[in-house]
Amino acid sequence: MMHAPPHAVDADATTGKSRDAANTRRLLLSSARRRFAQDGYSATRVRDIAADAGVNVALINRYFSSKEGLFEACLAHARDELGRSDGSSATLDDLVEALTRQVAGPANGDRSLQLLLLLRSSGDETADAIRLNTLRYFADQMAVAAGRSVEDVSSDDLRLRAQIALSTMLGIALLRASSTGLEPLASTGVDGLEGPLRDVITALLAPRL
Amino acid sequence: MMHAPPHAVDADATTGKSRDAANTRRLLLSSARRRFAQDGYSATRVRDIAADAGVNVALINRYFSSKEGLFEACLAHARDELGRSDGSSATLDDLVEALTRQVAGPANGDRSLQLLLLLRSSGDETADAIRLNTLRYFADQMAVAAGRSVEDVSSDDLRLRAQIALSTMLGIALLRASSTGLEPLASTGVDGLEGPLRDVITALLAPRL
Amino acid sequence: MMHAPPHAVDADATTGKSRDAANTRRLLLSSARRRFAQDGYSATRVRDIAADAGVNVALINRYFSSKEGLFEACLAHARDELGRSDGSSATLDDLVEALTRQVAGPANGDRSLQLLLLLRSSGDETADAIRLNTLRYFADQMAVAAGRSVEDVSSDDLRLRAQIALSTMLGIALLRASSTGLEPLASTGVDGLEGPLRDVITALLAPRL
Amino acid sequence: MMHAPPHAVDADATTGKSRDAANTRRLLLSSARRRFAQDGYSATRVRDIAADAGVNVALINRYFSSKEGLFEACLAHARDELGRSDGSSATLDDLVEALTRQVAGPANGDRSLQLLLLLRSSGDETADAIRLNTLRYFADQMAVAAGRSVEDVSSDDLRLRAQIALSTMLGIALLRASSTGLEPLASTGVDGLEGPLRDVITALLAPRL
DNA sequence: AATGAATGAGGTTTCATTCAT
DNA sequence: GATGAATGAAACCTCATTCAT
Repeated sequence: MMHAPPHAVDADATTGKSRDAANTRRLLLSSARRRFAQDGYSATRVRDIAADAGVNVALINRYFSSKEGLFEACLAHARDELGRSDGSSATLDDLVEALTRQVAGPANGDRSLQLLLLLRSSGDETADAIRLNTLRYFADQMAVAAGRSVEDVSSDDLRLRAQIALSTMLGIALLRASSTGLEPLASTGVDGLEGPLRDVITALLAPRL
Repeated sequence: MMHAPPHAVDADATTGKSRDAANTRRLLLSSARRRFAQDGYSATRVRDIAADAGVNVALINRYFSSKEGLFEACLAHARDELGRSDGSSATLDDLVEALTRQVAGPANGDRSLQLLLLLRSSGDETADAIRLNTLRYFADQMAVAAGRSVEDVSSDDLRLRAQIALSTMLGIALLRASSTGLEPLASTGVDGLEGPLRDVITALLAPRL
Repeated sequence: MMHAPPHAVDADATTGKSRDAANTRRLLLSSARRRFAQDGYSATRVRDIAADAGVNVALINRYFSSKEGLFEACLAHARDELGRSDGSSATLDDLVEALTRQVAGPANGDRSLQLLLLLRSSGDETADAIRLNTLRYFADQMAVAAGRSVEDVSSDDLRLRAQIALSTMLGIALLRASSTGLEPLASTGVDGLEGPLRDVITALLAPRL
Repeated sequence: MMHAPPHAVDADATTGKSRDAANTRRLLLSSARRRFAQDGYSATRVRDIAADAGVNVALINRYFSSKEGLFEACLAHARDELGRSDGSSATLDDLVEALTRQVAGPANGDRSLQLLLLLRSSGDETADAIRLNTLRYFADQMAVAAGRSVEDVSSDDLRLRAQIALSTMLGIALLRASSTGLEPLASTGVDGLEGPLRDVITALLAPRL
């Protein structure tokens, strides 16, 4: 890998998107996601986010306008990530496996944080709207992925059951979070969780005979 | 001169304006419980708690030393309330009914708040210890109330399953909270919730044949 | 000694001056003197004064109108005590002995506190006027007690020297105070102090040959 | 582009408005020293210190962590200044002249404040330790500067006498302070004070024949 | 007369944000 | 583009004082 060329500045000026700038944005988003997810919106200090990212605090306002803006960006990111992940699972077993990885999988460093983010509120309406939409969409997707037909999903009863399944996932993510650390739940891996989770998902979403 | 009539406390409690210290304490605890549960620790302002209770802000420090102290008192209260509620349920059906009321029951004004409180952290170690103990104890009690023997409970596998059941309860309480309001989950009553919840609890805690 | 008669309340009403009230006043003055002298005006909390005296805080306002009023009363008391003490000393040796007792004497519990009070300011003009008058008067009295004629005292040079002698006394009282505790000065008794003090007083106030 | 000229700091120091952190720190220290020395620790409001320095209040916490931290910094500064000043005086006359300037000298704006600071306590142990050490060290230095041998100084008797001499200095500084203003002491200049002070120092510290 | 509950002003500190460099 | 100094609003808390009992 080469060093950055001496003209880096000029190059950036031409492309319009500085590589450093984009990278800084990404670094900030990443630390913010973790902080917001683990500590909640108001307990998180922008200085800590910047320190985690190794950049100057003022850049948060430059790139995201405000703490609130950064939070919204995190939520939007989570929405996109979660929307992309599940489409493929066709059987109920696939779904269970995917969800289990979501809360306890390897490199869960970022996976379960996306879930936690959906539980954090800043009080701002725009942000809350994103949250609510994502939650609702994600629950519906779970029903679909469980093999239920699209018509089924539009029924309030199935919606309710899917949302309860989602509740289980979120509750688990929360109780596993560092500040809580409820044992044995907190340190159980994918293997230990998959069984009970299949029981729950099946009980809630499997088509009745 | 006669003593104050026995109903004096009740009378004061309704008017909300009194010089009864015990009553003031109770009013503060009540407003604090709601605020902390709904908004989280750091997003809650002591001024708002005092305003809700209709008393002066300084009384929070007088009776609870600090915002932290008030939070701890709320947590201790929740622990006591939750510890007292379940002992009686002997069958799995009884447990399901009790838990359903806990998250959606009539006069749930205070019931589900107790659950939410267990998810709020102030960062203080003492408070977090209370939280953790209560969560663990509450999960164990669920297993016992589900008809599992005490020996069973001491196994890590059953503990894990009980904690997952607890996760479901907590997740539901969170998604029903005002700031989230996920429909149809948010406005489904006891009748609608009892069925799905029975499925989950049974799947997790019922003795296998 | 007898118990208080059952009519104590009536008796108080007739005399107009309740024995308890006068006593309470005295208790408050005593604790206030110590606190104000040792910690200064603004670092002293009225609650601590009341606690030391074993009475309710509100009585400070009842008997002295305000914290400021209580402070003024302490100063007035100090002025009267200090004004009464010296008249008798006719020789320079008598003066030295009296002053030494003032800063380090037995039962100095209250003696040196009177001196310290003269160094504490509340920022209020009335109180500061009392302080200033007392300091000036006390310094003049030292010159008189040192055997200097009244005409001498009215000269600014002798006044200055007397005030410097007073400075020495006050400085010693301050450095001996509990919060400072400079050794060996803090724990030297009357015997150890008398010699050096005589040297200072003589050097400053003895008539020149 | 050239470096900032060497006088930049001085220029900023005079205008008082700059973005130079070191200068701001210095401005705060200077105003704090004056306020703490004249009014005492608890009567001093951080807002006033900041206003005197012409900077925002929050900078006190930025640069000194807390009001306490600022006070400690003032004390440390006083210790260093006082430790540096005396070494040169070899004769008793030199000492007297130095001390006189200390309490009444020209540009005494800052000199006598250092002395007063040593009498102010915040109740914090760290700060009190600095105070006590400085007082003790300063008294010992006076004895040395008076021409007494180092072995002499280690005797408790000489220590005591030096501390009494220090008491005189401190007492004078206090009585000259603005809030007291005892005349003629308060407005006597170097010329008027030098004589009496020489008498006191000589009487206390001159080697006996 | 005395108590303790209640109040409001004001103090220190934190924190997101803006401004120069 | 990036830095760190500076700002102002607002939060928690303390404390002297007043009010009912």
